[in-house]
Amino acid sequence: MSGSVLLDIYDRLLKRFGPQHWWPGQTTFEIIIGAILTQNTNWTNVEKAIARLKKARVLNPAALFKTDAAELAELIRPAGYYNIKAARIKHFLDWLYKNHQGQLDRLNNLPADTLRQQLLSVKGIGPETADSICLYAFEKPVFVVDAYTARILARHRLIAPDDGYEQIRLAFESSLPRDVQMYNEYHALLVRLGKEFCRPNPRCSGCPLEDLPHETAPPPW
DNA sequence: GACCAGGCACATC
DNA sequence: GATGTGCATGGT
Repeated sequence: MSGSVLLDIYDRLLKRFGPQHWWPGQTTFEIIIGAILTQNTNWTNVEKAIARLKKARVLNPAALFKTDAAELAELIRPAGYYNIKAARIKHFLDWLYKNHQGQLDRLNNLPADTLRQQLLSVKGIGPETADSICLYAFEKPVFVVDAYTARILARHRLIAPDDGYEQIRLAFESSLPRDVQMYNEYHALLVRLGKEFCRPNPRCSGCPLEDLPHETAPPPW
């Protein structure tokens, strides 16, 4: 794919929606936990769960490491899938303490590729969650692909319908400058666009990409 | 009441 | 290797 079309789309989205100020979290650890909690989940539900963790004063590695899974599950209940997500957070913390003495700083010192591979080895952290942590928690130049990204690009025939996560990620990383701030903003803008116009049942009227070639057919994309 | 949400692991074919 | 399913709350 030529990079110019991806740059054109980025310019349109930024002009239309403005900066999105992602990630909506204050600390590295909060961003990591948010990345796990938001798996297939509306962000407003994640906010409720984060607020409960803060109120319980456990939104830090040492405190959560000591919190048992059942108690953690109850705290994050509003985010949905709470039993699974509690286990995933526990897997991450077990890994962090076993391999990095519980120090997030040590992760920050790893090269992006190494950090990504290590995160992917944690059960419950898949490609999107790993990349979100790399980009938004540790400011590594890794492009985050999510369901909206794939749907938007497929609808505009910029990727094949059966392209996988890695293919889509590399499409962005190979044709855009390796720029953390741009990757940050671009992904956030694609989510914004997706929420407003590119749900499974699209509402193309008024979409900033409406004049580009696109499918209007319903699912799968 | 139906649809949808900033995925992932696992079973089955 | 592709495809299907469970996980769950809460907003529109």
